[in-house]
Amino acid sequence: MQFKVLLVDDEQDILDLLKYNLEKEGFVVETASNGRLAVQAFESFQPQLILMDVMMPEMDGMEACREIRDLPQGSEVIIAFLTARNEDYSQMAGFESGGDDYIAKPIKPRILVSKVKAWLKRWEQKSDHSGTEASTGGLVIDKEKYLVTNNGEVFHLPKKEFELLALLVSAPGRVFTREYILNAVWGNDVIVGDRTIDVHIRKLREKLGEELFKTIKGVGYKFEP
Amino acid sequence: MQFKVLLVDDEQDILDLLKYNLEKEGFVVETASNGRLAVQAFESFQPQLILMDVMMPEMDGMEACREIRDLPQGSEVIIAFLTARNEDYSQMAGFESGGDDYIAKPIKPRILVSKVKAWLKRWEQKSDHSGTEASTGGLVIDKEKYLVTNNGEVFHLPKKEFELLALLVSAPGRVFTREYILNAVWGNDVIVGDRTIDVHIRKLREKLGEELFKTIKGVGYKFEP
DNA sequence: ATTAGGGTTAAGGCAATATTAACGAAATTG
DNA sequence: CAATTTCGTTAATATTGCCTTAACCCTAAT
Repeated sequence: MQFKVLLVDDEQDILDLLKYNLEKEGFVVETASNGRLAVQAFESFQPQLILMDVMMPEMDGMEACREIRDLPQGSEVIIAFLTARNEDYSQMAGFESGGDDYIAKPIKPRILVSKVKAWLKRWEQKSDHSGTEASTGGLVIDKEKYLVTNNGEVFHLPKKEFELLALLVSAPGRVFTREYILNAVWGNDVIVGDRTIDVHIRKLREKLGEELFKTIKGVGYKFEP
Repeated sequence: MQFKVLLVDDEQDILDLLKYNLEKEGFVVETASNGRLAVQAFESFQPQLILMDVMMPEMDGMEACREIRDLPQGSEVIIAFLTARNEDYSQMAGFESGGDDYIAKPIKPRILVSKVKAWLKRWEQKSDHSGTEASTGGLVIDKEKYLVTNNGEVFHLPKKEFELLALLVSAPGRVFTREYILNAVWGNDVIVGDRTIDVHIRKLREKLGEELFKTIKGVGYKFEP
């Protein structure tokens, strides 16, 4: 399978560097320098993965992300944001704009390549997708309506619980470290205690099933249907 | 955590200057004067960070970088190149050989120290996101899911056991000394008794098969499918 | 027989996680 | 805009399960 990656950033240097490294690995790469061009490029290029800077002229990454998600085929693509080290990820963390993941700048090519491979592998696995819904096992997550359906039973989860669930379910089986979870759901700058995660996990287990969320001691949590 | 830095340059003056400034900050520093010695020093010293000149006699920095990356543990270390300001080594050439970053000569000690601190901070964070899958024989190690599959049978191993296994499997057939294992799995500063390793080996043998882990008396252990 | 090096087992300590309740802040309601 | 409910977090306490060690065993070499 020939994988296509769309890079979006307003700095030409970064585009060149990333493009070079990804093409060396055999990926087909196209680039765009702002959000508006990214949407156009997405339509014609139809990539499996989009790597996009958050802050850009014309149209920022999150707005572009939303627009792409609204297009036909737009729910299939994996969208990952490039964020500055200390940038606040909490806005995106809700995946409100539809992003799947993020990678922190400065970007090291080796890390990038391995992450890209992981994302594309994930893309291969999620073959069934309809609209804004993501489903795994008997579990359906509707990001638009903030609703979760588990074997027919409908739940309305509070924001944090929902975001935590969405994160874990986005890659079933994958272990998310506590640090990663804090970054993704709460944001880099927010300081909350470790026990906070536990409590939210507790509530998810109560509502959706004790056995779905596995603890890996000293590491983190994972979702497993 | 005691951080170790390996300096590599053919000019003794530079080595002295950098060493002095880094040791003043509490880092453990070793030096090497060419690429070949750098590879050796890496194996015995196991630093978290390597600062390396690009141009050197015997073996240049980029070649040394590639060799180190091929060693077990070689993907964990952060490698930064020292480059002359006007040198034509594009950053990419360095990145291509597996370098993470670079710093331009002439080097100002204060800048250096702050950069080194930033790199080591990054090193602390990256260890949990590295690598995804490695497999040998009927054995598959999935670092992302913290799962080990042996001929179809799936195991969940505790952290230390998992790390020990991952280390041994990273170079099948290679003998790892007890000292090396302690450094790699427990860290350089943690003091644990020798029997601790035995016990963990015991558990691995119990779970995955007695014959997979071979004892080399007076030396250490190796994994062999 | 002695020693060195490793193997084995189980128990205790301890750090990581689970759980519950309670409080303040937001949001919702009357 | 008070009254009420819901949410997010923390504090306090309980519990879990991993790590380590101590104590003892085994084997091979001297």
